[in-house]
Amino acid sequence: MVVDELSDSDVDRLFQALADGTRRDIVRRVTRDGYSVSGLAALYAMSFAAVQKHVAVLERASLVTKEKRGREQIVRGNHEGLQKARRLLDEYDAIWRQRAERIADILAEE
Amino acid sequence: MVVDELSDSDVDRLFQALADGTRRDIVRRVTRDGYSVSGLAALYAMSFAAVQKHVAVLERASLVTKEKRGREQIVRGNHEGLQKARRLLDEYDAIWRQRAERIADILAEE
DNA sequence: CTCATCTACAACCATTTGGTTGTAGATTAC
DNA sequence: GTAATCTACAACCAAATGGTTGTAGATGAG
Repeated sequence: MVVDELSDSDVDRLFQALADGTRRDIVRRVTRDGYSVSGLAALYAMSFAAVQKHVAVLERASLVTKEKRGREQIVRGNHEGLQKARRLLDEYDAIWRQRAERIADILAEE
Repeated sequence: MVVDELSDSDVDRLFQALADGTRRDIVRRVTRDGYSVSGLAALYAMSFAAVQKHVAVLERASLVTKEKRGREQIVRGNHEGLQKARRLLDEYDAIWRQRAERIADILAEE
């Protein structure tokens, strides 16, 4: 059961989204507690629109979800997105371990 | 013993480097086997200089190392860089688990 | 109803990014 | 020594990125 198909550009979006300090900070905050977009905007020395864009980038990367709450939009961390990123890095680690094994085998056979 | 101090821009570089399919492919390949820069360049439908730039991005992100071998430069995967990326994502996961715990506590106390 | 607040989005701008071609310096092959 | 190969790097270009201001539509408060 493959529920985990990430296209190449999905992965691009994921890591791209994580490649900015403000966005990483937003992820940390909204994982602990939900924030409205303007609640977030109040935290950073940049315009509301800039923060809004950052949230949009995180949302497209599935690192965050938005939920309408009256006239506000509550931003929350999305664990799925994070898990996907972690599993991707685990794959690279697996390649590394395969390599280490292969080397160990070569050393063992002589 | 903190050996793991990553500046904010180090983290930017790490995730930025991973946010490109060609670069991720290079990481996979050079983790299995060392490749010269021109050996890598032969694999992709782009110029040598373009691949060279990708390798440079990966090197600055500590995801890859280069070792001079005659007139060639052998590119190899750097496990440290990968581990740092993985640990970073683990931190976000830890925040998530703290939140889950907190919620469980709140539910338990009533 | 009216006003303030929250959000979305367009238009614009400077910088970065991912690609190109071209030039030049080392090293190896003949 | 000369020619071929490998690498580095500069200059250039189009597109994406991270920021801005401004406008407009919903929703809540008085």
